[in-house]
Amino acid sequence: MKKRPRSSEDTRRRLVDAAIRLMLRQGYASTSVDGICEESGLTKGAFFHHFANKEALACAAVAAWGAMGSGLYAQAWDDESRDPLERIHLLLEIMASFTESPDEPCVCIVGMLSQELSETHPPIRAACERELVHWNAKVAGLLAAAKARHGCAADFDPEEAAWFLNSLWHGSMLVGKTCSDPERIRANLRLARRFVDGLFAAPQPLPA
Amino acid sequence: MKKRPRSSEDTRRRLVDAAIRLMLRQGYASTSVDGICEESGLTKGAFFHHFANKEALACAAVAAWGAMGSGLYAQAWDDESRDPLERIHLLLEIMASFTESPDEPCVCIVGMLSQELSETHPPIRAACERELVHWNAKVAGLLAAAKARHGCAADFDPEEAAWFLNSLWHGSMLVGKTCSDPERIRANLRLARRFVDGLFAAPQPLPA
Amino acid sequence: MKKRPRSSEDTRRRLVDAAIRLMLRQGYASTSVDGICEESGLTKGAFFHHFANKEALACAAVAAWGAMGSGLYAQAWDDESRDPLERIHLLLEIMASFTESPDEPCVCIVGMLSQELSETHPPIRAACERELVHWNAKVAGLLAAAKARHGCAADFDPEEAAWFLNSLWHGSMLVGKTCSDPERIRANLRLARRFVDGLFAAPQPLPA
Amino acid sequence: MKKRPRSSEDTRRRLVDAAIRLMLRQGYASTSVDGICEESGLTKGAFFHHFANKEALACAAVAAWGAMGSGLYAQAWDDESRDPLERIHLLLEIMASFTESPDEPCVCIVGMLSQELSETHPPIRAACERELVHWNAKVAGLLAAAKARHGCAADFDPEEAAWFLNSLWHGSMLVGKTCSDPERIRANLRLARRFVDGLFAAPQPLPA
DNA sequence: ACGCACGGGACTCCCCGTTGGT
DNA sequence: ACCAACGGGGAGTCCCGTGCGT
Repeated sequence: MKKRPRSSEDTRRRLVDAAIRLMLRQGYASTSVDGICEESGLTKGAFFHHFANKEALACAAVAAWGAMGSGLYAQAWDDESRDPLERIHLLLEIMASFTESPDEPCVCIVGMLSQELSETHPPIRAACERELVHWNAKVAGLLAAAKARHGCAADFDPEEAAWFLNSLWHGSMLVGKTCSDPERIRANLRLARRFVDGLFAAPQPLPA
Repeated sequence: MKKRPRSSEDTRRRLVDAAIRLMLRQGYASTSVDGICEESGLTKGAFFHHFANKEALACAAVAAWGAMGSGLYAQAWDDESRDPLERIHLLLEIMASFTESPDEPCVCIVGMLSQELSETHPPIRAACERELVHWNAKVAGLLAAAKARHGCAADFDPEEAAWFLNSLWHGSMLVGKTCSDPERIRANLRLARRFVDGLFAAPQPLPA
Repeated sequence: MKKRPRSSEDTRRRLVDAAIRLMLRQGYASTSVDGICEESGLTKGAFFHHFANKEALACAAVAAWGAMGSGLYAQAWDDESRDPLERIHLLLEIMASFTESPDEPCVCIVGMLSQELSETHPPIRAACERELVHWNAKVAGLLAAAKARHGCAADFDPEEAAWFLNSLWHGSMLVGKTCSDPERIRANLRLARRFVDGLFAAPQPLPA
Repeated sequence: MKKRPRSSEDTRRRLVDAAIRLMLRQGYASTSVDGICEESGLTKGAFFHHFANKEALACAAVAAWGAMGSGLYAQAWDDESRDPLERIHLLLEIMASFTESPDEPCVCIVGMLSQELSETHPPIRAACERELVHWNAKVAGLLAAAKARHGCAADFDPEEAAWFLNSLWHGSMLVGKTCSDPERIRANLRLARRFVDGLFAAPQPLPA
């Protein structure tokens, strides 16, 4: 905190943030290192000091994105005092809230990068898989807890159901983006709620 | 049309096929025109004779992909003599069959390109949207027919339900690829069948 | 005149005209054969039927330009019934009239192509030289006749003086184009008249 | 600034010099960036580090050419201790001296580039115009001073007369190049001297 | 920790000219 | 006389990564 307050950590984060911003729009291949440096106000010297190459930055971006998501989902994921089914509902609402930003579409770096790079950049694919698996474990936990609490209509595997929601979520963002219509995401999430409620013995009524 | 004219149409198709093959693996930006020419055994002269630019080829590739899909789905979509709900089941089975190819993963050009390019290449985004909309209309038609025939458990909009399945399908391919596990796609499709059956008055039992 | 009125000669001319139009704007190297074909509504097949290559077309364009110029200058050059000095004045007025076209600048294919290609395309340079020499001989003839008729203030070589005017003319078009100001060409032509008049014993007064 | 930095400024200059050399011969469009890099012994990496594109380099080349010219004309332009008419004579002699180089023709980048690019590359046209205007202002200054000192035979506008000489100069180089005859330039300059002298009250006699 | 100059290698696009056929 | 399909070869641009220097 002397005279160089732009600590190493801060620089790293600025590069990651710039990369996320650009890659969400343009994808990985079309996002140049030069562009990231410009967007972040730094130079390539700084870039290659902090990251071995562009691929390493992308991995860091995926991890940072996951950490940020965990923060946003924390209420639903970690508040063990509430009914797990309610927490699933809350989760779906949080997801729906991501579609409300008027200026920029609802997109996810994990979907972007894994779609583009799964077969060519194994480290990035692995980073994306980690995030998917983490999200899935959290949701599977909620589903298992809800199953324990409420019983189920017909038996189901919480993990499989979580993958179902996970896939639906990423597919919804893809469709929402392709059709330039975030409402389609929200409609999907309403049907997802119906799907979830249908899993359990005493389904909740649909929201008005 | 004797021997010399490699018939233009044929050349076009070879370029499109090569592009699909490469872009499914590497995405759009990382697929070079040189690569497409090499893969198709043609030259850049031929390429730029048939397509104004790479973007135009991608649009053509998306359209060709849709046409091919329509062929594969034809049994489920167009055989009006059968029960619409059965045809939906058949549709899901056809989709599941795409995951069986041992060597190459189950992926879709529409998902690849729209994910990567929706915000930067409007013509490609539009081409992808057209395919999504077409698929959706077909499935929505089936759902509406099934609803008319079987009645529904709780009311639902066939179009919305179709978008739900559409999104799930593309998300499933994304997740299947990211986790290198096609089984995840099949599991999702089984749950999709359960979701569909739950929409109607007299749900079919789950397959063994 | 049967059913194919687009005779060979006509096609040639359309190609030459298109080439002139485009090269006046873009120069030689930036004018593509494809562009010429598009501009003329023909195809490359026609092009290479009539011309061995782009260079040959440029030579033809230079010659066509010269022929057109001779037509425009005819009054001043060939009407032997009038005073040669008057005919020089008329020549300068004809030249000035080229600057009046409101939409397109006053430019000359000979200047364009010889400037760009003199050192790299000998046949084109030679074609341009022919046109310059022809123009010069005509003007030198007028100057010699005027000298014979009016006597001269101080002796001068009509050929040299013609080259002076020739150079001034091409330089004026260059400057007029560079400064986007055709008035500069007209001002130069007024001074040229003054220069010419000063050569002879009884100088004409400047025009009002 | 010790040993490694080939000092950026030096590299820039080498690129500019190479560009001038090549463009004087081949024009702009036919001069490739690869060619410039080869001629200068640098790589395209260096090129695009220093210049945004070829156009920017051409602008820099025009400016550098102007600066070089100012140096060569300095004696005539800036030595205020001598008679302005003498300085004009000196100017014409300096210009004539440019034709003496045995190996390469007397050409000017400003004329080359503005001729070829005026209508398609506005920034280059503007750069050329700047140089023309600068040259003209200098010469107009000399003419005005001479007018003040010597009086004039018939009134004239120094600026217009300067444009006359300017145009004649560029046209002379064009003609000299087209006819492969530098003597024609020198002859024009002799007549230009006669023209200039004729403007003033007490004309100098022609040089032997 | 970071900045600048640079190397070398693509990438997209396009261009000139030919060939086989109408 | 004319045309469509194509070959082969760069054009300009830009990008990732390195190395020197502070």
